[in-house]
Amino acid sequence: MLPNPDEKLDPRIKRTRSLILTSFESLLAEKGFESISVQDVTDKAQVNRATFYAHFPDKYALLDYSIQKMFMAEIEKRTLNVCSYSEDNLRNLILAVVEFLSRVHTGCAQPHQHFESLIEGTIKKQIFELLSYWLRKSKVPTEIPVTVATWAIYGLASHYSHMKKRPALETFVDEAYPLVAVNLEQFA
Amino acid sequence: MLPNPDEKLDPRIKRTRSLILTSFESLLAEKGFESISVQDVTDKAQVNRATFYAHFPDKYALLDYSIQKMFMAEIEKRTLNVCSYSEDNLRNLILAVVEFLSRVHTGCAQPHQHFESLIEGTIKKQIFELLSYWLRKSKVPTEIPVTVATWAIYGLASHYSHMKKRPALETFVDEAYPLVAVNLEQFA
DNA sequence: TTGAGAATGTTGACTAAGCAACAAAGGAGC
DNA sequence: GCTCCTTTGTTGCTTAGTCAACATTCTCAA
Repeated sequence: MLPNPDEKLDPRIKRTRSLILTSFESLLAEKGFESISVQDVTDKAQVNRATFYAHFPDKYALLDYSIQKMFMAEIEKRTLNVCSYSEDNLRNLILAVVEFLSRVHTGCAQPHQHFESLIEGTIKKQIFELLSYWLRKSKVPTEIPVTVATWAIYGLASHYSHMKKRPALETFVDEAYPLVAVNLEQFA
Repeated sequence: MLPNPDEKLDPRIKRTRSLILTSFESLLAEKGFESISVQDVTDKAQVNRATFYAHFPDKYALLDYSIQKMFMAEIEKRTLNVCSYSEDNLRNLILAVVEFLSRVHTGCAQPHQHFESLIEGTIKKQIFELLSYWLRKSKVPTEIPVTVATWAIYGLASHYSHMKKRPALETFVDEAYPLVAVNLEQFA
């Protein structure tokens, strides 16, 4: 997809960001996002508090960045970032989103509604960009169908991860993805 | 013993030193000391080569520093750094030196004679300081007996770790430590 | 309601780390 | 001998990180 943004940055920048990120993610596993202070993060990262603010405007920006990185890792693991639209890729994308959301819910000590709405936008933006990239060869604008598909995919994943009695993941996805595919296939 | 020197140093300094140290120790486990270049160390540590020279004159100084840290860890693990002379502590010290030397021999991909002579001085200096500390209450100078004991202890450890068919460690030490104790006990 | 303590951002002066370029010394091969 | 290449230290300039101090907002209990 897009070229990796971690090319030839100053090593100190890469190191500091990764220290902050690691610290944040481990804190997220042990307590709720709201109860994490910038001080907590920098203490554990062994980085000065002022340095944090040189990299992120506030802890919400850090959350964004963190979600972005984690989601992108999920996508890259399945090599969905270097391909084009196909039914199979779409199916895998939905699987990826579901698994990612589930992991966030179990891994982070806070499945609260507010938290989820914080990450929702970030994830949808990534899905939107990925789908646009998949349809980059299209002769006509894809904004509308990609928007529809993006929301549908996120909605499916969110729905699944909140279900009391979940069906098998494969079953669920097999049933759902054709409904999304029908809106996209004509642009591939 | 002496107050830890890692009190309130600039965090960047602590971080850099620890990165260099970790990198060096892992390289030492995979290849011989002589074949490790400063470049190798800084590459793995993700630190600039010039930064290395701001901390250490050369790789021999790094080896010293590394041996010092590792040996001190062995001593602190047994709390031998916060006590005074006793037969039992002496026995434990000998055990510590033997185990340390053995670990260096197995852990470092280079049991060469030259390498051992590089670390010998560093270790003996630590033993000397520790024994002096143990006898700090003595009314008379302890330099001579401590010197004798230091060399004897290191010699025993070196001998043991080079033996073809080693006796049980406990047996060996039980037999050996009285010979050292006899020179020290009168100063305790 | 108020007041004490904690968390947030921000600033400016200082210090460490990065970088590129250099001279010099060593090694391996021809 | 000679070259080519690697490693070693060193240097001056740039950039990132640290620190202490400050004003501001938040929170929560007295």
